[in-house]
Parts: sequence; C-alpha cells; structure tokens
Amino acid sequence: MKPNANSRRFLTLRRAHGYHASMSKYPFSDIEQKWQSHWETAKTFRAKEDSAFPKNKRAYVLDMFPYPSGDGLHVGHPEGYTATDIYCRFLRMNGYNVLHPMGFDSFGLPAENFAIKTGTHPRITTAKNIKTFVSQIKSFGFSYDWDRNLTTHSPEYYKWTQWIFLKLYEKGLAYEAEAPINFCSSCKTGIANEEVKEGRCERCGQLVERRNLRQWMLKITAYADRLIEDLEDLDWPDSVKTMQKNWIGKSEGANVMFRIDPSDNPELEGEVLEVYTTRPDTLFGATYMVMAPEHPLVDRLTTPAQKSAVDEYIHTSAMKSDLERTDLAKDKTGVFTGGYAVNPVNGEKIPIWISDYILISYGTGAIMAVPAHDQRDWEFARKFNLPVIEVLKGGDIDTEAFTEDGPHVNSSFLDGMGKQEAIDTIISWLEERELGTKAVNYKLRDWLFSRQRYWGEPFPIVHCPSCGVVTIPENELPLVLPDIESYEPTGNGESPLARIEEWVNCSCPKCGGKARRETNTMPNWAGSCWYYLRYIDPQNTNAFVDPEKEQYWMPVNLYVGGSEHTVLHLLYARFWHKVLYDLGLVSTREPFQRLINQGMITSFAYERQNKTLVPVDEVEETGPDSFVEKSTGEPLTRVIAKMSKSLKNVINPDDIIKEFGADSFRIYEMFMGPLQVSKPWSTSGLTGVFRFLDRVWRTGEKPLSDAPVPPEVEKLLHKTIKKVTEDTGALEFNTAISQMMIFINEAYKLNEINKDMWEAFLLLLNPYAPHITEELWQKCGHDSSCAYESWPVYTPELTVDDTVTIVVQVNGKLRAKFEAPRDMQQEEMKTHALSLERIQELTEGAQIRKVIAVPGKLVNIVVT
RNA sequence: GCCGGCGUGGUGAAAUUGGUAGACACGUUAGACUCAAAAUCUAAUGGAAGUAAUUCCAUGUCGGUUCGAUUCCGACCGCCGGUACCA
Repeated sequence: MKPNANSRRFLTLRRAHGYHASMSKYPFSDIEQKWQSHWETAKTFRAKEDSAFPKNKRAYVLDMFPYPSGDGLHVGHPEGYTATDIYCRFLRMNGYNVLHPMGFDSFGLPAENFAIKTGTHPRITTAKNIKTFVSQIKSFGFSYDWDRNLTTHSPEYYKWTQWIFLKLYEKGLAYEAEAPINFCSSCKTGIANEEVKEGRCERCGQLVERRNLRQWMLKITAYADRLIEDLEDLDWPDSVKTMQKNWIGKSEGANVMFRIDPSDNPELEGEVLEVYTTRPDTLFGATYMVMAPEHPLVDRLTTPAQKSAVDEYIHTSAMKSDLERTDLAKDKTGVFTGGYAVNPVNGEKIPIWISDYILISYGTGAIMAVPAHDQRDWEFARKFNLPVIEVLKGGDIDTEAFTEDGPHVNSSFLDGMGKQEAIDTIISWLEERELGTKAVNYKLRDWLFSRQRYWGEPFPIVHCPSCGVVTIPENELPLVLPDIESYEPTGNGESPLARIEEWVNCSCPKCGGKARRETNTMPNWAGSCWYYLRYIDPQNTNAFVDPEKEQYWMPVNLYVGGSEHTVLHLLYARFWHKVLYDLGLVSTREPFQRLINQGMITSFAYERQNKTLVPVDEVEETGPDSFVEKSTGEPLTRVIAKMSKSLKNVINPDDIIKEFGADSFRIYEMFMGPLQVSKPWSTSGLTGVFRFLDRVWRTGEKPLSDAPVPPEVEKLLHKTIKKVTEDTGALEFNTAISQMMIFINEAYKLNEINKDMWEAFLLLLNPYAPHITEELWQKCGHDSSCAYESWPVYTPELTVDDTVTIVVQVNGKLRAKFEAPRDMQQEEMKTHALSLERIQELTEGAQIRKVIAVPGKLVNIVVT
C-alpha cells in the first residue's frame, strides 16, 4: 500500500514558540529504548494459539501493511498503528489473546523505477527500505508479534501467492484476453482502470493511451452479487459499503434484439443488433439507435455514402484519451451510419448512429435511444434533430428528458401502466417472442491482473505450442523471479523478463516440448489480497495457512487503514477470500469483520488572495490567526492541506520522537481528534501532551504510601477508570486522554500518592504511553512488565456525585442554579426552583403556564 | 452532475435516547519563582454592554417542530473525499 505523502525533515513552528522538550527532566529517550529492548528480548507480545482462550476472548487486530517506500515512515502511518496498538494492549489487559502482526507490501513500482535509474536491484532497495521502516516502527513501541513479520516479495511468501493464482485458474476465474488496455508510456506498462485518475496515470501523471496487449484477467464479476450481498453483515462504515456497492454498480433491465433492416444491403439479412436497457418499458419511444464506435457491426452497417464520415469519427475517437472522451461529455458528438434497425414492438424503421458516449465495455456496447426519457439521448437528439416521442406522461419533454414514473402513452398494450408494471409486462412479451431477455449488468469489470513489469510475482504459467496454457506443478513452486541485467521495459510492452532467454525458454510440464514462460507479472494488489491469512501461520511450508490456526483466529476482528483502500484493496481481498472459502480453504465468508478508516493527518498551509499556496518557511505569523508572506508582506489565510514536499509542511516522525519521545507522539496523534476524521498536525499542540506526561513523571517521583486518598480524588479516579475503559473500548481515544489529564491535574497536587490509586492510573495510561508507565510501574516495586496486568475496575457508586447542579430556566433561558441531592424528585425540584429569590423576581407579575422538571438536570418555568 | 462526509472560540476539539454550549489541550494576558531567561506553578480567557449584580448575542445561512435544538425535519450556502456519459 503506497503512502500518500513523503516524509522529509521539516523545521516546525516549535522554535518560534520557544518550547523545547529537552529542558525537562523526564528522560523519555532512555526509558523508551530500555523498554523496547525489554519487550523484544522477552518476546512480550508473541501470540500463541492457546486453546485456553475461548473464541470470544481472542482478537485479531490488523493494520494495513505499508509499502516500504524510500522516503520512510510519515506521520500518517503511525496514526492507525497507534490506535490498534492501544486497543490491543487494552484487550490483553482485559484477558484477550491478541494477534497483532506487521509486515510489508514489498513488491511495487517505486523500487523498480529506482532500479531503472540507478541499476540497483529492487531486492536491495527493498531490503534497505524495510530495515528503515522496521526500526522506525519499532521506535513507537508498538506491541507487534515481530516473529510473524512477512514481506510479499520473499519467495517463501509469493510461493503461496502463485499457489492461490493456480487455484483461481483451476476454478476458471483466471483467463487471458487480448484487450485494449490503458497504457502508460512513461511507466511503459499497462494499468488498470482503477489506476487511471482523470485520464492520467495515478503513479506518474502521464496521459494514458490505449493499446492492445495480451493480459491476464480475473473474473471478479462472477462474485459481484456476493460481494454486494455479504456487505450486509459487516461492521463497516456505511459510507464504505455504499462506495463498494456503487463501484460494483449492479443494474437490472433487459437485453432487446433489434433486427437490422436489410433493404439497402441484402447481406445484412438476419443480422441482429442487441442492446441493453434498464427501461424496456420505453421501447415505443425508441427513435434511433447508438453504437459505440468500436462495435463490431459498425463496419458492415455503414453505407458507402456514410463511410468516410464514419471512418473519420472512429479515427478521432480512437485518438481521444478517456479524459477527452468524458470531458467533451456535455457536447454530444456522433455520426449516422446509414443503416437502420427495426423496432421489434411496432416494426418502425429507426436509424443507427455511432457515438463515443456509448462505451463498448458496458452492456452490449449499443443502446436504443429514448430521447424523451433519458437525458443523454435527449441531448443527442436535440443536437442532431432526431425525433422525440413521449411514452410516459408527467414531464415536459421540450425542456428536458422525463425520467420519473408516470402512466404510459403512445405505447399500445402498455398504455396506462406505471413504470414497474410496464417493465414486467414488456419483458414477458419480449421473452415469449424470443426478442429479448431479462438482463443484469455491472459497472464492475473483470480485474486486469497482469503488469509488464519485473518487480512482481511471476505467473506460474507456461505457454506451449502444442498444449497451450499449462500450469506449473504445485511442487515446483515458487517460480522464482530471476535476476536480470536491465530493468528497462522492452518498449513493445513486454516485461523485462522477456529478454532473459534462459529463463523464458523452458520445457512444457505436460508434454516436455519446448515452451515459453509467461513474462507478465502480477500487480501489487496480489500480495495484499491474502497477507492477513499468512500472518496466522507465517512459517508453514506445507500450506498457505494451517486450517486449525485459521479457525483459531479468523475473521480479522478489527482492520484499520486509510480510506484510499476503500474500494480496490478491500474489494480484491474480499474476492480472493470468497474463492478460498468456496474451495474450503478458509472458514469465514468475509475476511474483515470490522473496518475503520483512520482520517488523514493533514497540515496547515498558507494561501494568497489568488488561492495559491506559500511554502511554510516563507510565512510569518504576525498575530493570532494572521499571517503574511515574508518576501512580499502579502496577508495570507491559513488553510488545511495535504502534507507535501513543495509546501515544506511534511513532518518526519523521527524528529518528533527524538525531541518529545514516542509516548508523546502516540498520545498526541490520538488526542488531536477522533480517529476517523482528518486533522491538521500542529507541533505546538504536541507540547500539551508532553507536559501531561512530564506531569505524570513528576507525580511518580512523589513519595508513594498507603495514605488515604481524599474522597474527591478517589471519586475522580473511579470516574476516570470508567471513562477510560468505555472510551478505549470504543476507540474514542481523544476523550479518554482528556479524562486522564483531568485526573493527573488533581493527583499531582497531592503531597503523597496512594500506591493503589497510582498503580490503577498507570495501568489505565499504559496502552497509551507504554514506556513511561512500564518505568513507573517498575518504580512501584514490580519486577515484570505490566502489559498483562489486569485492567482496573471501578466501583459504580463512586462514579456518581451525591449532589448535582440543577439548572433553572425561565422560558428556556438559564436564569439560576442550585445544588440538590441526586435523587431529588420532580415536585421538590419545582418547589425549590420557584422559591429561589432570583426566579421570584423574574416571574413576578407573570403568569406561570407550565413547569417542567427533568430529574438530575433542570427545571424550566414557562411564563407569559 | 452523482455518491459519501463535514461546517462549534484566535487554534485542535468536547457535549446528541433533544436539557448548563465550548470539557481537555494549544495560544494569549497577568502574577509567583529567577540577576535574567527558559522550565515550572497560580489565575483569567467565546463576543458585546456594564463599576458590578446582570443582560444581550453566539454551534455555516434561513425556516420548521418543541417548554427547550449544536443535536430532529426542510431548503440553501461553503469545504473535503470518491466517481465520471454505466444506457
């Protein structure tokens, strides 16, 4: 998974504010190193499949693994990782057996592009980057079971990626196709529709062109219905479910056969043009047909008189990129072919046009146009003066197409019916006469599963002149990626592997004759489609996962990652998982039971009047919320933007840890706001949590004793336990932290600290700030880690106050307050409120219409 | 355009089975400590008026429901993310 932003050293506004963490005596650096190496050598967080834990006391908590880019970790990564780490530590202390692994999505283009530039083998670059990532991730003190670490580029791992591909192939879900694909001339590779952003390559920004190349495709469309249906039972955000549904884009309608009129060209006798429509009920309103320029019938339908115009149109649309084709959307273009079709319901002869607003890849690549009831058809008809026939009453078809429901007119046997009834009727009518069928279409296309690249999994496939496509036997896996001399693509669209003669030429596993290996490699998504299963049993050499272990841990109870993977990664992984489920290889229908998208960490940026952005180092703060550009003095507005190198607002986590410590970093990222929303980084905000931890440290230096806890502090402790327990379980870390701040602000005022109270607080704080709390726990006289201590419990009676403040309102406005016992009854509240001097003043002379009392809250007096 | 999300102090934010708007934190101001500064500690801090008690205004805008709306409903405005003629 690729990072969105790149980390780079950045001098923060911290110095301007004069705050420097090293001025304090809290020795975070020593403590953090000490405990990190303790956890590592003691293997504190190793997960075992211990049957003593019942199923409901096991938790699989997963982070989306990173692509190990050369830029290292940026501040966005640790946000999700910290959240899951806090949750895991919390669960362990609550008696759960927790599986919490980390690994690397280590095949991918950047390492290969670097190889092209420098000649360094991607394996070397990747290993180096992973080393950096591991040490960076470890510096946060996350409680991963590092023994389960995996990398998708290692042969031990991709052996099983290849093995799963063979299963897909055996099931008929992988096939070859010669298809026009998006080709990036800069990456020299084919790319999926999903990787084309606004007509440009998502990775390099190059305009994408179309090319015909032989490709491997995965039949994800065969699972479209189940991918929609099974969303139902998942504990995922509704927005993600909706996006996946929209992406799959199921629509129901009918395929309708239109006979081609052969009167001008006898060769067309018996030829049929099939269209897909969601509105077969409007068939009587079809006044023309439109085919995609790429439609196979275009050539034969075109009359000699129209040939030059049609050829030219086909040529221009082929030259257009997808971007241009869609950009010109508002202004419809098209050409008449000269051919005619016959409307099956009434025998009318209607002209056939071609236009690039019809996509060859959707439906049948041709439509019947009903301009009265489809806006696109309406625009097209208006431009080319084609007739418009109203077949549903209710709209004004002179101004726009009417797409709502209404009674049918001009439609013979459908007249008077509503939309749904007419659809059902016409479909049966068509089916009886074999002129059409009910049909379902999806926006989802099959998954283009090959890349003409080096740094990916080789396909376990051989092409034999006599046997055709032959799979490599399972016992010969992995098919190892060979070393090569040059990483440059061949330019004709083949992968660099095609140049290694001794690798490409092989013998056919079936007939032993001369054969050639498949030279495409798998896309980056392949490895990330099943990594969560391999963590369960990463060393297994006999199977991709042991079934018993799989059943022990699956499904993933909580999956946390960025929303950029909402559609693709999550859809692809669900697809593979369902295939494995159908093969009886995994026990759950879905891989990820609960999903959370963490928000993006953004940054402040400064905008000129003309909406251009100024790099942070060019900005001067002249007052509260007022900023000017240093060089020009132009006033600037502070806005929120993504971190970017050019704006110089990228934060490097290493710098922050060095200056403030990992515990501060962890708590700050959680304190910024709710996990799910995006929030701007502010280093000055970080000082607040640093002060909090420093205050914890100083409180820990006070004498510990068994001195009685003042009653109000004891109550505060129990309220804090309650709030932190509830909020941590609900992943509402920001409010839990705020409650712990409230507690420490009181506790540090005491001269002596009660040991039991202090230990309870340390355990509450431990998931958030594991290093400082381990150290303070040890100072309390314990000689082992507190990672598996029992979570503190609160006494419910101590979490509520005996007296509450009752608010008195007059006509809904706050006018007075009084203290009352928590259980004061409504009548007494009313009497007391009305007796208050202030209220008597305000209600004097007025008529009291009504008095409302809400126990424990307020009294509202309505007067006129 | 469509789909999804979000609009609260100078800043990050809190509070919703409808019941004290602004917890906690940053910043700012004043004070203590200090030769001085930093750090630390104490206090104040939504806006306006008033010596004060207190009053008025305030959760994007307008309207509705209600004794009472940041919370529910309707319309609109703005921002962010996704998507692109899917017949």
